[in-house]
Amino acid sequence: MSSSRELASTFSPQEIEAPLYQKWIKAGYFTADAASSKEAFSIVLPPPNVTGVLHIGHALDQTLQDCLSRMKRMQGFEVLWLPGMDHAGIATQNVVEKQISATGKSRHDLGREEFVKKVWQWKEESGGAILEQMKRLGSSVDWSRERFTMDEGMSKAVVTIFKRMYEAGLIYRAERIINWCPRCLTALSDIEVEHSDDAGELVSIRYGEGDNAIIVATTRAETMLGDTAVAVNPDDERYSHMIGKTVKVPLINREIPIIADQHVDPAFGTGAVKVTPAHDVNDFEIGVRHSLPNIVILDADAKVVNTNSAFDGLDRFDARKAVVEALRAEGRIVAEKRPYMHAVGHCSRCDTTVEPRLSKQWFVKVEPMAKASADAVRSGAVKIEPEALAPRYFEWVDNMHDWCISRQLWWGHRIPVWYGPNGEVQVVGPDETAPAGWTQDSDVLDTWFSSGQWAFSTFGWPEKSADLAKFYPTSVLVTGYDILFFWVVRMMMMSTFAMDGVPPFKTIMLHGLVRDQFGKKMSKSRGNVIDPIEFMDKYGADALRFTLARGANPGTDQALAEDWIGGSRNFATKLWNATRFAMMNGATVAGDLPTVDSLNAIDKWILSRLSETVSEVTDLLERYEYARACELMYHFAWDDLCDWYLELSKESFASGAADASKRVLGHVLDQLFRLMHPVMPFITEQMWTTLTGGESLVVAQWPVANAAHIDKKSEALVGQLQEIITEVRRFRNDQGIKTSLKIPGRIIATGEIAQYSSAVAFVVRMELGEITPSAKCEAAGVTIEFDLTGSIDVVAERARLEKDLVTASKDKQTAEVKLNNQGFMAKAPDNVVVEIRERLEKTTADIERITAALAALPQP
RNA sequence: GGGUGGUUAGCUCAGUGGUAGAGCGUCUCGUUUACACCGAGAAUGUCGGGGGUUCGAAACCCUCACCGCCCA
Repeated sequence: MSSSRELASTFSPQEIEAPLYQKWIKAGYFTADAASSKEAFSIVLPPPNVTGVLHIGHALDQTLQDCLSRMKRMQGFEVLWLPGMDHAGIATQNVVEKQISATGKSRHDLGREEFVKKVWQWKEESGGAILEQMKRLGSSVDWSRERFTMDEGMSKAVVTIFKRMYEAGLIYRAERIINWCPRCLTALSDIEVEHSDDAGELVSIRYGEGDNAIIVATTRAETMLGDTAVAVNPDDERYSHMIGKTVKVPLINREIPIIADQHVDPAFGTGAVKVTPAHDVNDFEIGVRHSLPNIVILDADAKVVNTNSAFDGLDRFDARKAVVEALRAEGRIVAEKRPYMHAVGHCSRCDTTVEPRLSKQWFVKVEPMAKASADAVRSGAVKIEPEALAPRYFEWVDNMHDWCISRQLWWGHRIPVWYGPNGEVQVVGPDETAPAGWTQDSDVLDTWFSSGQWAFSTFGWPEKSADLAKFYPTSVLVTGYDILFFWVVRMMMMSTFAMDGVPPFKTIMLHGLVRDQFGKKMSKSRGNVIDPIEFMDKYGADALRFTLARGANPGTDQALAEDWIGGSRNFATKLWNATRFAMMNGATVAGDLPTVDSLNAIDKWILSRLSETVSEVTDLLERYEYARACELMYHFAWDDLCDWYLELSKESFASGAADASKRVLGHVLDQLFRLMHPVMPFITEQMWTTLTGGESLVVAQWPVANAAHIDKKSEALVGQLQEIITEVRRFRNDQGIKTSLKIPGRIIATGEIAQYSSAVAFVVRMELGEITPSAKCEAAGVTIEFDLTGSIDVVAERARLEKDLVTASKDKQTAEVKLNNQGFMAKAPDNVVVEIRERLEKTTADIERITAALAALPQP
């Protein structure tokens, strides 16, 4: 191998990352081949919003997906990781509307066609910034297959599936109470509504007069204008005499019935509630049960209408005050509680208080598809990782409400339904045209309706494409548990419907959220948001990726702090320097690895540890245990390799006779870089190509653990060397002996350990030779004597030994207690008993040794 | 209100029956020919409280307290 290759003297991620990503793209490593004979491994990237920028959650999500993709690619799979973006209906429309409003206009001034054109224009110019940012992170996605939920193919798929679902009776139109955002002027699905406890008011109002009076409590006084009943619980004896009678609604004097309904909670307020079927979900259901009329008293802007009262034209919140004032003037306010904390729905996009509104919308009948989705998981066809999160999935799919899919927006897939002059309704498929003179439904579909098809329409569905045949179903979906309900369930439903019951992924791997260093949620208002780009600039993409992967325990949130990213950068630097040092000392991958028998114990030990690490890390990554996998790699690289192997080998490298070790070290680095490449792709690529001269780790083979390298005997031996070295270091430290000072001494060892005396002496800075000992320490059955020319710190040494004595005595005592316990002796398994016996023997010997050493110390 | 997760070192978290761990932080010492983005050594825990099961419990069961998340 050429000796001219070398690593730069300092590790600078900024210099290597971008060129390496370009190299990979140019080589086409990430482009999947549907005609390949290799087994497929596929992932679809959860499409970020076209309006989005890369936040730390994306960085985590993509790091985990990239790890899997890169590992599988190295393992010989035909890997497809498909990227793309979501058109994000409301979010995108809001962005462009804001732009337009800056010029003093509204989208209505432009008209629908012109507006949609503007949105496309915005998308081309400013949309998708996030895709460029993904490249910084190193995501090995197949850019040749990038998709957009509004592109031609996906639009065709949307219309196709709408028609099929309609014909299967799974899509219907109905007048229902839906969540309405009076600012966005559109319907929202349940999941687009966020509930929070707000400070409102609870007002008790007397309806009717004298014996016929009944008091109701409400948080929304203005809706009384639309009341069509008062309801009580049928078992509530306080009101049984009033059921069936009528009462007049104050202010508007409408005569309404008093009805009995099981739904009413006798413990809430007075036990009597006003019923406004057109403006409350529960009231609507009561209305259906009792055939009550629905009186709509709020328009799309949430202003009062149709009441023929002074309140017409008032905004809902102004109307609430005005209604309460008017009632107070009439002496009908019985009680008021302010503030009254209660749950209020808000639009997830603009935070406006959502208004339940009776309107005609399109719905998906979810029950059959939700059942199929639940069954797919219950039967084991789809696995949820970690399993502990499966109950959350079931809770949702088992209790799902029909899904409102129409949105009163302009940006999105227009509902493919046309209406005839006489109220005819027809769904127009992708290759069909509507009859002349008919008009199309003006609404668009919920964004999740199209993104729910992401797992199959991105592969070309409804065409029978080669991609679909090769890569569907996908291998695993990696996403945060926070969108389990939003997106994952919808993908499950739409896919099982469209793909003849074949679910979209074999495994759903859920990760948690990234939080700040104190475990608090990141938010702009808290000012604790971590920008991944900023930290990649500062510490490199590998450091960010390693930190995120190292924190990714299955299904749980992780805290993140700048210091920890810095720590990962330090780790990268450590690897870089170790590799430089190894190469300076001749580490190489040229030629065959020497036979194990010919190696020294230190080489045998590192090979053994390497094989163990490779097999454990591989296993952990296959089980999505990123945190534990990273922990093992970290400690193998830093502790085993850098702190012990390199230190123990320095002496033999310096002595010049280390050809076998050079080859072993080259092998260990080669394999370690392969193993770490999925998590830290850039630095490993740079170091590996420099060391081996190979083309790229992206297309290199995944490391294989070698069972023949596992060597417990060498592990035990090196363990003893470590004990000895640590003991001498403690001694030196306690004695205050300067690191730079080489002390004369000798190591009295027998057997194989004796062969490593010079390696040990090198590490602990001892000069071996014949001496007159004035101090000694003992470990692992070996005595190390020093010539300190008589001047040792007796007090410090006594303290050290006494401390050891206390530890040994305690350990001995616990062992004795166990062995004297008859229950333990009778019931504990043999191996445990043997272990405790050995502990007793060792501690007994230690106590003897330390006591002797103490006695030998000069008296103060 | 329903569901669900948690409480382990100063902080953030691993640890599903056999002598309590990691990273960061802290203290002491140190530029020894890879690395101060470093090295060596050290300190720090009645594993939330109380009961129970077991020879043995951070882990299993019961109970209480306190945090969090999802849904209503």
